[in-house]
Amino acid sequence: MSSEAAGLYSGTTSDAMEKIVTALDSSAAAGPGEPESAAKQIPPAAVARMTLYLRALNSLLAEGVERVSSEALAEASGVSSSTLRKDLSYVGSYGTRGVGYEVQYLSRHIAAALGLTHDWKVAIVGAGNLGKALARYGGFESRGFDIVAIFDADQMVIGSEVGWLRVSDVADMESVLHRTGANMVVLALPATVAQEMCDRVIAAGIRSILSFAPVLLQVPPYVNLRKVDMATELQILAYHAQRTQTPGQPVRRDVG
Amino acid sequence: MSSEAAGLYSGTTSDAMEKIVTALDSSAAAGPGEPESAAKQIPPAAVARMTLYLRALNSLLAEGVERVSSEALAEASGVSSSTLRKDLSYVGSYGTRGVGYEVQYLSRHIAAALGLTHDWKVAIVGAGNLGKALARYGGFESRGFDIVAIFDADQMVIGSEVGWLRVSDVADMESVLHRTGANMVVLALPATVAQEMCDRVIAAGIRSILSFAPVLLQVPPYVNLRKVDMATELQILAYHAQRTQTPGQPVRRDVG
DNA sequence: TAGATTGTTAATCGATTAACAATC
DNA sequence: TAGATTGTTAATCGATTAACAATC
Repeated sequence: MSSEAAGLYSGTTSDAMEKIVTALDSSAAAGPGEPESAAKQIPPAAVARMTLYLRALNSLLAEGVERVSSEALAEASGVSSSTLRKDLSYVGSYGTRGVGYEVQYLSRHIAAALGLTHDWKVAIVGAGNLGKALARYGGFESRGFDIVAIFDADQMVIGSEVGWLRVSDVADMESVLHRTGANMVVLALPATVAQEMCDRVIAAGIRSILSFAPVLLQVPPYVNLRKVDMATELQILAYHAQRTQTPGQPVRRDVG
Repeated sequence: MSSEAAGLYSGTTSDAMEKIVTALDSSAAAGPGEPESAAKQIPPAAVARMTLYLRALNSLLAEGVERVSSEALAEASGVSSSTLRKDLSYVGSYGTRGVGYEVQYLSRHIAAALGLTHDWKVAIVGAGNLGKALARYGGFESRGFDIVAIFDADQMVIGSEVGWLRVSDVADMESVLHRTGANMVVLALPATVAQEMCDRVIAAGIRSILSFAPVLLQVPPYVNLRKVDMATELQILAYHAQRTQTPGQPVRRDVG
């Protein structure tokens, strides 16, 4: 996260949620004096891996595969089968012992656990190179994220076409967010204006933000914020590269 | 992500490196029978945070601040002072008890630990929207990453200008990588061709790769691979959003 | 010397792995 | 029933936090 991966996630995990008790559940299994069952919370590292399982399952589905073992799915996702089974246990028991998992059935349950059963409406703030690239990126639509608006402050850019959309004036941001029903925002902005726009977006009612701005954003605890910083990724790579490559070493041509 | 927390880092950490012994160091401190000092390895989560410290320090430097305490630097980086001091202890003792850290001095030592004392030469494979956005992104140059080439397979795109560069034909990739001295590659490609290009880049001698392709890449253990997947980030965000927002709930207009 | 702050240790917390009983 | 594979437990491993001795 950070990893975080290295995750650099700084969102909220409501402790209050942990304490919600499902009174009906607790009667049978729990012995006297034992804590009662609480609303499950999936560990952050497991949530990140769920997206890998989902991607692998959807590939299998596209290939027409109907069943898969934890061993095979783990391999396709790049994790150990032990980790996979442990992760799946956080969302429920959707496999059959001695048999494996039904691909479509498991895929649906993971999607449900991640909150991907309905489409999310995403607005992009910033129509520079990155904002445009994101707006045109096909990977979002196919995974349940609809880009519903893109904003910029530059009069030369406002009104121009980006993919299926027209760039809106950031001055109208609040009304456009409201009209389009956006419930997530991607910040593709320079560091200098990121905090200001972040504040406005939150004031407009948005509670989930993905930021590409290379700056530490301050958000209230009830806002979910994730950050992606491409220069940071290269710096982390540099650290590992340094340990395996002699710093000045030029590219070696392999024979082959 | 990361930690990777949710870090999805799947690179290599050479165990052999751990065993390199600095014979001279060990005589004084280590008692008889104790293991001798080995080449330090910074934990992944700490490496990711180092980039935050570096960013914060460079901001302070720009403001003309000369000294900073662990408490203040931690706050500016969004971590606890305990974590900060622990992290810094992995790279050395660059503070003064009772006083704090000299900003420039600490910044230089962290940069050195991350392998950022020389510029890295980065080639981008794929001149689509994302590749172009990355090539024009100012954040790289300012942090010691020189973009030295950008490739595409589309004859309509080859030869066109992107930032300071001209798009090269991916057919000439090996010779251009060699000529420009590139030692890192960013893959900005569709999933379908990513593995193939990844293989070619590795065969050409590249050992450090940052991939934006939404697919699990297979690389040999001596290659450092990091992945950034923007749709994955939104999916993780969706999970947290689901826990705090009622799924279908529209944006609420706050009074203010 | 007294106050401040680092660097490090020990305790806590969480994540991963290995192993296996449950069960199809 | 025998073989296969899940779901879960316990053990290991690593990361974070709190506390404080060292020392400026």
